[in-house]
Amino acid sequence: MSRYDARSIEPKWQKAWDEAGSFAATRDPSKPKYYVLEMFPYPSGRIHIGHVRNYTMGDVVARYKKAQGFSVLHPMGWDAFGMPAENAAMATGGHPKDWTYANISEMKEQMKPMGWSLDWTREFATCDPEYYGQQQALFIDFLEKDLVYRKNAVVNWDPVDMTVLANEQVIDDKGWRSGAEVERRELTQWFFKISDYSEELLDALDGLKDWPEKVRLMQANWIGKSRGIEIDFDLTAPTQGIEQITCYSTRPDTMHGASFIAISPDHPLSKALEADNAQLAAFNAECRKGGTTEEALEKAEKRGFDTGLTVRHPAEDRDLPVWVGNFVLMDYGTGAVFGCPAHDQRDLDFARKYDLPVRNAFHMPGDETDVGNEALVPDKTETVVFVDHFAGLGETTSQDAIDKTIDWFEAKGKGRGQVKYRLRDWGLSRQRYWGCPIPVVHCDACGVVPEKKENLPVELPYDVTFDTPGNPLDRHPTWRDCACPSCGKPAKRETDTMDTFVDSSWYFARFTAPRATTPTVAEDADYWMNVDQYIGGIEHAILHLLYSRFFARAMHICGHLPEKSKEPFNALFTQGMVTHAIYKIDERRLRPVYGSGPESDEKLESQFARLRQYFYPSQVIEFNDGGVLKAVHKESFEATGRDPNDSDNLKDFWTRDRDNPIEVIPSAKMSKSKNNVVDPLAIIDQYGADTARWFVMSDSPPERDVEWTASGAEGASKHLARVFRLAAEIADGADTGTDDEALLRDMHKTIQAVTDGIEGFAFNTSIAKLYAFTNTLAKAKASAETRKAAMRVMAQLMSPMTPHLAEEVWTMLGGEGLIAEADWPEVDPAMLVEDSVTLPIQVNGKRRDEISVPKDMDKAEVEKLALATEGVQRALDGAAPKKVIVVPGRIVNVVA
RNA sequence: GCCCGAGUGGCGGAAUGGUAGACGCAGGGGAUUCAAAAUCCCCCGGUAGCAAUACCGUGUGGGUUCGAGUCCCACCUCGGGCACCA
Repeated sequence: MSRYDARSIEPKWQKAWDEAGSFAATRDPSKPKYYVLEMFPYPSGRIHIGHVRNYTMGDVVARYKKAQGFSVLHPMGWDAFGMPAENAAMATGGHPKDWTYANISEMKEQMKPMGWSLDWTREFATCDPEYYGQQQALFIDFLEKDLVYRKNAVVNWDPVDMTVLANEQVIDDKGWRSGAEVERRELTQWFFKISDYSEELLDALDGLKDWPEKVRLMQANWIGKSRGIEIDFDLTAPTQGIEQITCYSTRPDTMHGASFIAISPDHPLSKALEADNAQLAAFNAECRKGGTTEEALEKAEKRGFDTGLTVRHPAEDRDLPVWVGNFVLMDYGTGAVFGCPAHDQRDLDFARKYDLPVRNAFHMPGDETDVGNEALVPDKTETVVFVDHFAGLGETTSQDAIDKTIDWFEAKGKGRGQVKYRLRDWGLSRQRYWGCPIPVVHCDACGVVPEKKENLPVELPYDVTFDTPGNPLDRHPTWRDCACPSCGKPAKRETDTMDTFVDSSWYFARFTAPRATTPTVAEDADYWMNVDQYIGGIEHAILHLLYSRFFARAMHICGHLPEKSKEPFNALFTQGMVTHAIYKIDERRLRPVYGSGPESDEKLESQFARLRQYFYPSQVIEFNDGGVLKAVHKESFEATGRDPNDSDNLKDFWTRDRDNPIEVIPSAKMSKSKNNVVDPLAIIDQYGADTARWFVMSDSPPERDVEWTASGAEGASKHLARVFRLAAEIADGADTGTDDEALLRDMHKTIQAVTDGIEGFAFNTSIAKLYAFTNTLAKAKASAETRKAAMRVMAQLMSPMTPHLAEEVWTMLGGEGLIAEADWPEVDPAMLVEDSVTLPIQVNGKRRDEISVPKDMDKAEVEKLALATEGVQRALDGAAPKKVIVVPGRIVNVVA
């Protein structure tokens, strides 16, 4: 009998599928279509276990839907623009384009052996000029439809490297290479008008029934609709021509508790006052330091500056001081808020710090204690008692009070009810080389002019260098200088490129007609769109998906997508992440390095340290030091010739060697930049693709994060070998008994369970059922024919997960044609019906016994049998039951 | 700091409000073998007990219910996102 040999089986069947063209998507009007898409990868050059998990899930769905008779589209491409290519160029002197395409071909080589049912004929990379040229065409269409505009926005500015930094390049408010404190600087940038669609994007979430609830919730919170009010506060002494400060508030019901006004450092009034107030100017400059992330802003210490100005309370007879506060954002609301310390913890901390008054606007019923150092912030639906409310409110909820207060202000003409959204317009300008050039030209005479479509793509020049920080396009005169498309006079190209989120916001549409000379083709988009099942990481729950939803609408407006595609993803599944420990140099140990040597050496050393602070798992030896995981650099340790199995040697080395104390951070998101990416190729080499596929699908529920461990692959491999042996034995075996019905019943239950598992994205439970069925089949006392039929069904049920082995087994058992082309087995519902059922008997909710009864036995009869059981008698100990609950077919509970 | 999610044996995990721990991994015992690998069989949450069985047990503390891993409230820990990582 031959043994299971994945190495010979897998290439054979991959070739067979290729030759049969099994996975080429074709528009077939006679069949329903199914478009399954996994988020395309960034071409890092190595596939990691997260890819294997993601693409295997998609493949299971694709193969299953094909078996169900759908015409399936299952494409693959590359999200190929982005910073890592430029970083690599800077580090090694290569070119981002060469680096990227080399990575793509390497990664594709690694993906092919997985046997995923991908239509490779549709492959593209977002850095292909054919792709980004069409993206530029979209941009021009958007410009025409007024969906794009320019305005100023802040960026992270590194004052030493004289360059814009990405948020991830800002570490503790400092530039990652220079170590200089980052400043916020304004630049003119391009924006998509996504905020015009806030209401629509929010409303449409309700229609996305097959999206995870949590993703819809996250998006709704991100869009952040709020009803509030703009209230005008008159300055008691107008200054610099400014008479009023307009505050936006979602809590006007707390106006009685207002004790100060806080304006943003960038508020027009604050800026105006800077001229005559050096201290304020210095304060504002200080506020403008640090990163631009919301997190950095929120976590920064709350600081204020008293302008000395006051405003009139619009509803009460008193004045409020005007402060500049670093926590007030200019781009949300009006850049000014009123502070109500009693009912907002941040305002309270601020008030205590600067000794401002704290006044309760309301109390909880029956408790008139004034606020101390903890703000009183009950749920808006809770009833509270208002204090001296100017609109005469007494005991009511904040929810109700907000509405009534807004009405009051509107009636008095002192405020305007407003609906606002947190969602901001999407800034797409990036001051970087490796991205899609924004196809516009700046002309002294004509202003900003879109490039002509016939001149697209505006292609990236190849002759650039990365030896100086900043955007090489900016320093490239022959590329930058051009003729104005409108008047023909000398002009300059836009040197900013697009955010890579733009690339990934329409690739799903491009897959329907990847070679077209327009962004999409109507017939193809009509047939293939929408994506029926989209699968990807939860980390994309907000931005990528929201941007794509906006883009689909914008493309519809420009005639590139049908109406039905305004929501492009019918169903979404977010897989959990595969996590793995990170190995990084213990930063505490690095500090002394900065302090030694001359200035230039110090900087060099710190840059060097920042660049190589993460190690790959294969580069380290991990050990346990009194419960703390640590690691040392493998190569350096091995050079000492000491025994790595003796942990004392490792501890000693860890402590002594300056370069090698490595911290282990368990269970972190796998990330290219952190080098904690697990290499699945080893498993494939050793056991084959089917084992890797089976293992990642059986390991844990797909939506949950999973910590990668190597153990388990062995078990998966053993099981597949067992299935192979069983198939071989059944193929030439004889009858083992006559109980065909029992086997067939179990077979149908298995079909049902496996199908349910796939439909419900609970692949691990499908696999558990297949394990169980393997046991059943191995032990079944049935006729040879029935065992063969059952084995063929098992091959079919396994085929989405382990397609190569399934084909092999299918062939052994005389299955017709390719299993990849076979129909999914059907369940006979009659075979699922059981005539008798085992009922657990509980006393006070604790299981005491069980009975086996006919399925439809009536309640009274069941009750009698249950009470008579030994376990119940013992538990009751002669007492009479108070009540008996019989749930037919489920359980009996006796209340004693 | 704000928003979202997750916590069940040694491990991955299963469980329409109805027998907690299916299925797998690891471990233990046995069979087979000259021996090993491979394979097959049995055991496997904790405590007590020869056993039958009893008690405890799904991050912590409360609550709803005949019955809670599941629903509600509060908290703890971990993970994701926070608009220039992709």
